[in-house]
Amino acid sequence: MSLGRDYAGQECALASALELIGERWTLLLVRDAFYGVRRYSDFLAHVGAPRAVLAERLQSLVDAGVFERRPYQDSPPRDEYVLTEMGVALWPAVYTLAQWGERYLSSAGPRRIFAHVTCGSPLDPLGMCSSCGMVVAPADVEVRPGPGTSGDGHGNAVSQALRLPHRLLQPLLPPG
Amino acid sequence: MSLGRDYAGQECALASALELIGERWTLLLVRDAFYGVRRYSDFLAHVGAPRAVLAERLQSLVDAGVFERRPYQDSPPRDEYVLTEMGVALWPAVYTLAQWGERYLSSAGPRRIFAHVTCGSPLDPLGMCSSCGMVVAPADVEVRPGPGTSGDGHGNAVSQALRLPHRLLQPLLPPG
DNA sequence: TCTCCTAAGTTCAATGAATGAACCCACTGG
DNA sequence: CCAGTGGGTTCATTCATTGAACTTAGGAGA
Repeated sequence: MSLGRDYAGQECALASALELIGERWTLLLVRDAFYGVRRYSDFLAHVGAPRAVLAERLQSLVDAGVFERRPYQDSPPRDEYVLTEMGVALWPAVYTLAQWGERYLSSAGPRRIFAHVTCGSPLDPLGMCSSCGMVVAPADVEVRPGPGTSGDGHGNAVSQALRLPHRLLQPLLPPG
Repeated sequence: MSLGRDYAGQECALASALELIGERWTLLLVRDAFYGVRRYSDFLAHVGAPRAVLAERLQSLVDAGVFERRPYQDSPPRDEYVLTEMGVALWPAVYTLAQWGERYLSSAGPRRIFAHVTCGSPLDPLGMCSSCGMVVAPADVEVRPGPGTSGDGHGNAVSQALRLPHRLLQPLLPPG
């Protein structure tokens, strides 16, 4: 508490938010959760954080109510980490920040394309459907790789699964 | 480069963005810049980062093109840090993240209220004017303290000036 | 001229967090 | 019985952050 962890006396909602999700790796975990990643080993493979940091961040996010930890099989007992409503509400922040990165930091065109799944139209930089004109909930968004994808990222199975077009929040792997 | 600074091989716009503005204190500097803070000593007084970190972060942001450093007086020579177009484009990300913090982490009501300056209506959680229905540029947004403001924050002049209603991006102090 | 003041930094020892490799443990399929 | 898998923990090393002290450069007042 005393050093490096909080933004004391800021009286600011942004500072509160950053105390929770502003630490290194944390927002990448949230991003992957939108992409359908749910298991420790999959986060480990795709995000690339050290194991100790990953465990500590997931625990913090569960404690804060951003993730829920729940069993997905009994034997052997295994848990998965799923975004809560509070976590899903981070979508506009995650999306607009990613779009800023695409716009100002990506030289080879967009790396991922987000579209409204019911009409197929791409989302605008604020996350609204460019033809419906409405805000699109993350569950109705489809991601697919864009022209900026060079194809030589991590070679593991999780990264490959993430390169296939799919809906946000849908689990990467079929249950079991 | 090797440790702790980059997110190697992520091939992701969000990771690129976080390499730039995801370090501790950085997004609070951007927030203060929207609020009209421009000078080293004012950032120091309001953000509360150590001097060395503040200098290093401002330099990084200038190098990246988020801030522009420019003189505001000749004698003695003094510079100020102002958001570029690239920096102003962070507004949706900053705003939506702050709104998420207000919604889920602020118990005593909103700490700051944002309104469309031309019609007086408050902004919705995505930054659109609730009566015009249009996206509002930060230069057309007015901030004022909300009911969640406890009043006992930092006692310095910068914090007090920031508690007065004012337009975003307008300098805190009159030039000179 | 001498001295104090302000803005904007730099330097540095101490502290705390991140890293990655190795280890651990419960369970399970062969 | 034994190797493999998922989900961690432990630990020495490296790196970043902190806060206090110091620096630099130009005014402003006496």
